[in-house]
Amino acid sequence: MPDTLSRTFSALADPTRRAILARLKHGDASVNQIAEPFLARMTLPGVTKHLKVLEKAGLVTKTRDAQWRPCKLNTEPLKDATDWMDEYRVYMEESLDRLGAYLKTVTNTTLGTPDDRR
Amino acid sequence: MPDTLSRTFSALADPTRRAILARLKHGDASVNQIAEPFLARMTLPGVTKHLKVLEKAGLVTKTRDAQWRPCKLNTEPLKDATDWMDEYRVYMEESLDRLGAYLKTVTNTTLGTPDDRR
DNA sequence: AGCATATTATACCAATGAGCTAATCAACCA
DNA sequence: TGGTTGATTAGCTCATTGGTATAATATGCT
Repeated sequence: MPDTLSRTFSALADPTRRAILARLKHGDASVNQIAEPFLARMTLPGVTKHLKVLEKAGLVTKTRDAQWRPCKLNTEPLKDATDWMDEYRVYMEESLDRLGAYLKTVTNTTLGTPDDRR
Repeated sequence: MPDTLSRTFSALADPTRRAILARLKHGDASVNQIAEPFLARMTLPGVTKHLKVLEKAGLVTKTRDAQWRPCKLNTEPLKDATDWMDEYRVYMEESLDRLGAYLKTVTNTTLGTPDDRR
């Protein structure tokens, strides 16, 4: 039973699932419609499983329409993920590389001096 | 052998590994120093394994200093991850929820009419 | 009722991942 | 040289994951 953030990242850690999400950006789709591009590579139950992972992560919600289960993209969980990543944005900006280096000299790195480690 | 993005997300899909990255934001640290907060919960080899996952994902780089292996945060792989997420940012903004709904009515959702599904 | 379509469930298998203990390697120090 | 510290490797267990094939369920149509 992992935490929400882990479940989100875990759901995103698969190209098939990311492709499904990309597909859903362009509009809701039934399971068969979602599966169609993948059926050369995998079976329908395989896609259903991926969808279930996405559902459990809250990234996809299924509704009902007769025998169809239209799937909808839900970006709510992505917010937490981007929030987490935003904490690292400052370290990613190339223009801030020098600032990062500067900060490292100013704030003692906790590795400290060799003497600190004895 | 998954793609880079999958490996990145996969590496982030674990609270211990995310905590390690958070720790490294504040400066480089040796393996023991990184492991210290987790030793109540897991053993040193366990932490070493997590570090290896992060290393393989390119999120951490290890150097050598005598018998110590100072670890350094490397945010390079996070760029691709945030780039991927940015594609969904527009769907996350609450102020744009109505725009999203509007777009869905304008651009034919590929679910189409019942007739399309036969 | 009976058939067709859409989706899910079940049961299985192989591969992976996370954890452990014990052993090993590497570097320093006395 | 031998001991100590830091870190990794090896080998094991157990649970999870991703995939399959087949069977079951649900809905609509005639």
